[in-house]
Formats: sequence, C-alpha cells, structure tokens
Amino acid sequence: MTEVTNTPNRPVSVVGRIADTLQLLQDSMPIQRRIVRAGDSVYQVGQAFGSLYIVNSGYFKMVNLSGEGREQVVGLYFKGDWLGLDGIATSHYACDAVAMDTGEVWAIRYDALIQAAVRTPALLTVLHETMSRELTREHDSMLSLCTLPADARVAGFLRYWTDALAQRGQRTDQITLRMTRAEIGNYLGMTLESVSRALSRLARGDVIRFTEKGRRDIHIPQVEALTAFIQGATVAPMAGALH
Amino acid sequence: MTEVTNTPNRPVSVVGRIADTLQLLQDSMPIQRRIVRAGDSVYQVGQAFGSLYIVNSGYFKMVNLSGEGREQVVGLYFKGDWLGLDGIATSHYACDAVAMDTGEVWAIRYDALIQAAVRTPALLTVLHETMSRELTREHDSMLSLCTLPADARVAGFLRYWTDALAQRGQRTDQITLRMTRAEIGNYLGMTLESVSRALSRLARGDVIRFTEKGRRDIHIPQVEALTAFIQGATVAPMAGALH
DNA sequence: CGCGTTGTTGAACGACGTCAAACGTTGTGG
DNA sequence: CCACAACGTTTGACGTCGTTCAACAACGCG
Repeated sequence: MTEVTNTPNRPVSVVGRIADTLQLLQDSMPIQRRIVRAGDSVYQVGQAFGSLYIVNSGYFKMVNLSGEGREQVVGLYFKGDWLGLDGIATSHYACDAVAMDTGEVWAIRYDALIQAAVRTPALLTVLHETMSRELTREHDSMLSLCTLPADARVAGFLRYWTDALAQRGQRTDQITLRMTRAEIGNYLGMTLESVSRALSRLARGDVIRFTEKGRRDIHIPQVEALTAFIQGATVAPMAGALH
Repeated sequence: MTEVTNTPNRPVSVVGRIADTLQLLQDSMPIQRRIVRAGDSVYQVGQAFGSLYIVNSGYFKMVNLSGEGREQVVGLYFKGDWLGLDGIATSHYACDAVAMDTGEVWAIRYDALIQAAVRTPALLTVLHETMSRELTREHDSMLSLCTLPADARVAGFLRYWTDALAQRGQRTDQITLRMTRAEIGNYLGMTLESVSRALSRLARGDVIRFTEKGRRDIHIPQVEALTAFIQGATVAPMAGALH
C-alpha cells in the first residue's frame, strides 16, 4: 500500500531511496547540519568549493549568473536532492543555491566523502547516481523549454512539482508554490505575465483550481489532466480544455 | 605564446587535461575502441547501461526523446568529452548519442572503472570533474536558451563551437559545421529558417563570413566580435552590427 | 541530366513580450 | 485600528520577434 505514484524508470519508492541515502550518510561520515531561512544562500558563485549539501527539508533554487547580469533559475531542489555538485570541476561553485523557504541542509565535505567511500563503496554509487539523475533531469528541462509552448511549460512545471512531492510521500492534490510568478517565469523562460495568463487559462479549463485564500495555493483535481494538457499541446496546440 | 584562449575558471591548457585523461585511462584499465560513421549511434535510449564512452575523434550529439515524439538535441560533444553518463542512475541510457561525422570512441566498462579507481584514485577525480563540468555546461545552455534572442543564441552557438576547437588546439578562425540548419535550430530552440536568417544577419554585420565554397564552412574574423554581439544583444537588443 | 536534400529569402500570421492600469495582500508605523 | 507603502498578481491593449507557408536556388548523387 505505497502512496507513491509509480513513474516509469524510477524505483517504486523514492521515499525509500532518499531515506536510505540520508541514513547511509549519517552512519558513515561526519555531517554538519545547517538551518537556512528564505532568501539565504547555501553557497554563492565563485566561493571556494569544499562541501556538498543534501536537502533535508525546505525548497531551494539554483541560480546561474552570467557575467553581464543575466540570471537564470536552472533548477529546483527538494528533500534528498544534492546541492553543490557544480563546484567539483573547478573547485569553485558555479551557481548560487538559494533557499526559497526555511529549511535544513546537511553539509558533507567532499574530500571526506571520497575517503569514506573507500570503506563504504555504496557512497560512491549514491554520488554517481545522483549526478547522473541530475544530468537527465536537466535534459528534460531543455526538452520542455525548447519544444513546449508557454502554457504547457507551466503545466509541466506544476506536474514536476507535484511529482516531486508525491515521490516524497506528501499529498499531491494541493501544492503551495514557494515562488513568485517572476521566479517561475524566469525558470521557464518567459515573463511573469505569461505565467499568470497560463495559470488563469489552466484554471479556466479546470485543469487546476485556485484555493479561496491566496493565488499561491493551487489545487490539482487530477494529475492526469495536467499530463494530458501537456501532451495535447504537442499534438494539437491549444486544442485542450480552454475557453 | 599559447594558442589557447584563456577562458576564466578553466585550466590554461585544456589540451593537456584531455591528453592526460586519455593517457590515464589507457594505462589503468581495458579500453575498447570503436569506430563510428556519421549517423551511427553510440548507444540508444532504453538500452542497458554498461559502458561510458570517451570521444577520441569526431563530433557527436546527444538527443533526448520524449514519449510523444518530441526530440531535442541536448548537447554537443568533442574529443575528450564523455558519453553515457546519463545511464548511470537507472542502468539504462536516457538519450541517444549520435555521431555527426566519422569518429572514434573509447568504451570503458563502468564497473571496471569503479574497480580501477580503488588503485588509481585519480580516475575518480576525472569522472567527478567530468560530470560536474557537464552540469555546469548545461546550466549555461539553459541560461542562453532562456535569456538570449535568436540571433545571439546562434552567435553563442558559434562561439561555443570555436571555443571547443580552440581548447583542443585547433585553428579557430575557420569552422566547418557538422550540423544542418535544422539540427542547429533544434539545439537552440528555434526553427531552421531562424537559424538561416540569423547567420545571414551575422554575415551582413561582418561578424562571420561564408567561405566561397558551401554555407557550412564559416570564417570568423575575430572571436571578440562574436562575444561582443552576444553581450550587445543583452544590453541594447539589435543595436549591434546589422543592416 | 533529373531529382532529392539542404539552404535562403519573402510575406502573413500568431504567440509571447512589453507597457500600463487596477486590485489584493502583507507589513509597518502613526 | 487605520493609513499607507511595498510587493505580488491579474488583465487588457498593443507591438514584435519568431514561426509558418511558400517559392526558389545551390549542391550532390544516381
């Protein structure tokens, strides 16, 4: 009686994997816990690399800064996700990792991890699978960014968020976005107005519903409707449920 | 008097790093060489994961397929780059890796690599840095995709290609694209017509020049002009050199 | 030589961005 | 408790960048 939606190509219980990983880390190496508040950054671009951070609670975004001031949200991170992997190559973090809410991260020294891996090879497996999964996830982001129209990208964003919660064993019919329309738009490569309009259209088509209090809480009657909307956009753009 | 452009946050000689890595692999574990021809795939999505592939020569693209038939070029790979890292997480490759020209890859078994790493820890460093660099590269792709107008994206693509060649010690003033306009467009999230027009405009502004023979060979008078064009687009869109 | 593939260019359309106005929410200080 | 400001969101009108559709040109190949 697992509560978890069974997504293809994923272990049946992601909850289990995350719990196991956290336990494994805790057992095999020193861990530094750190509480962060909304807006705090776990690390910043250019800072000397030393540690990886595993999200224990809260919601985080990864922001990539270009030299000329353009900035881009390149990833969202939930419990069990790792932060700081981009720093390994150059010994300096390449992004900012920013908390979108109060949360806790576990800092582990990278060198300590490598040393511990000699005695506990499973650590290596975990690290590699994490990085590999991250690569695949970004490939999927690029696919969405490049092939989906704005409305479908927003729908895809909502489904990604609910999937992430579902995999962590939380209720999936109701989500509270920790991001402003501007942040969502940045992440999805569009303006905040487009995000707002897309959400309004999704609500009009009853794919989502706004709760009475606040437009940041979103009720999702059935996830399948979201998925259908995304796919519908690729076949016959805008033919789905809309006014 | 080094021929290599000195990009920030990168070792001075990438040529050296690549050569060292190839040598290290060759010395410490069994390698299976494999010749591929244009259009051949090194591996395909869904195929059981077992090996990583290091590009020894040629040009490769990574293609991500969605269930509903959308497809997206998510990366370009040159000598020294690794293919197959996306397969580690699920034990199945998540993309297609396709040769864009005749080339050679070195196949190494992932399990053999992990075992060899016990005696040669440098192998681990190489693997981790490679994956980390790959993550950063994709963050940069997303930044370009989301924040740059079409013309600048094409300019960025050309600069990425020339940088890759320059880092490998090849001439940088002249490049031969191994991709059709459609492939470039797919990679950059736009149509082939937009790519063609962007190239024409860049040529009109003398940022690039077409060689007399074929529109696939592109001459680049000075890379700085490309860079300036990209940055110009972010500050005052379309204010650069154009008709 | 004829034909398929690839690339270029033009014209019309449409999706999305820009600009602007109005409203709701939250927090702060009088 | 209210007034006010700062911020976030929604919605409309309008402009534009990029797509779509189409015709044509340049190769490469049988």
